[in-house]
Amino acid sequence: MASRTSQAAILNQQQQQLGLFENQEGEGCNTQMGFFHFPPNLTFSSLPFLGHQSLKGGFSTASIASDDAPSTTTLSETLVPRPSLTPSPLRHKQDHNITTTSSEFGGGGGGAHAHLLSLQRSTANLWAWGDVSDDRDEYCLNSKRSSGGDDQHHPYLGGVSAMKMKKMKAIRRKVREPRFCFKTLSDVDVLDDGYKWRKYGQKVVKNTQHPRSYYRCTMDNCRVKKRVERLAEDPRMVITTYEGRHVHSPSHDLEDQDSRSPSHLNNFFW
DNA sequence: CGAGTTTGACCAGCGC
DNA sequence: GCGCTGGTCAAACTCG
Repeated sequence: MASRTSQAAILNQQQQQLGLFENQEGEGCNTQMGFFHFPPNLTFSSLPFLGHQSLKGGFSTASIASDDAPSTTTLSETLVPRPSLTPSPLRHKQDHNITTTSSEFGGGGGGAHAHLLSLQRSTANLWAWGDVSDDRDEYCLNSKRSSGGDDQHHPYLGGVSAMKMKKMKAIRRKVREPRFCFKTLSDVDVLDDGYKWRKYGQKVVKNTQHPRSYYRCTMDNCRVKKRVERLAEDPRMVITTYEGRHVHSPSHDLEDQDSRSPSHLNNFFW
């Protein structure tokens, strides 16, 4: 039986490997900009936000993405280092218009087949974007330099112009929790991810026939939120967006974690 | 009766 | 400035 401490240490190590949830204050680019460096031997189940809890709900396909990823990021763009990025030809009409690309995650043991999401940067993400460090601001705002005239879009942000970036920079910085979203093929809207959630709102968003639900972690002092909605183009797909980082371990993991698989991957929390 | 859900109101950001 | 939209609040309601 692995101790809680060692599990946390393993998790931290893996999060570092993955570049996940680092630099919540925007010190560094990886998280906010969605540049995750997946180790070559990464299996899909080792993603911190997709522990076994979330995989037991009977859905067959899971997908991941950073909600803070560049608006038109493709899989290859997400996985390669910054200097290699090129403007994506993809276009998004509005928030949460999603494109998918396919790739194989993981080499050994039959890596999971994943669909990486690419989400248009939302208003909330603009806030997060405003949280970036000076270096990143410099990099973002200097895109015009390398890409040409004023009308050129930032290579990361797709449709966001340099002028808009300046405006965004002028906006008072507001701390925003790191966000991740992933897509699952599921009949049920709310996936069992091991945490206890309380619904605090529901909203019908524009151009969608399915309402978006808002949940908050019920644990005291834990401010993690998640949004659940169905993909307009394919209602079978559930889009789950997590915002924030849990300050505790999964609720019902505490009850039966020792009776399950000894794998350290079974006890992720974030 | 407490915990969780529903739902209309409210607010802030953004585009025009 | 105004309208639209997404996100949140909170009172009412439901359920176990």
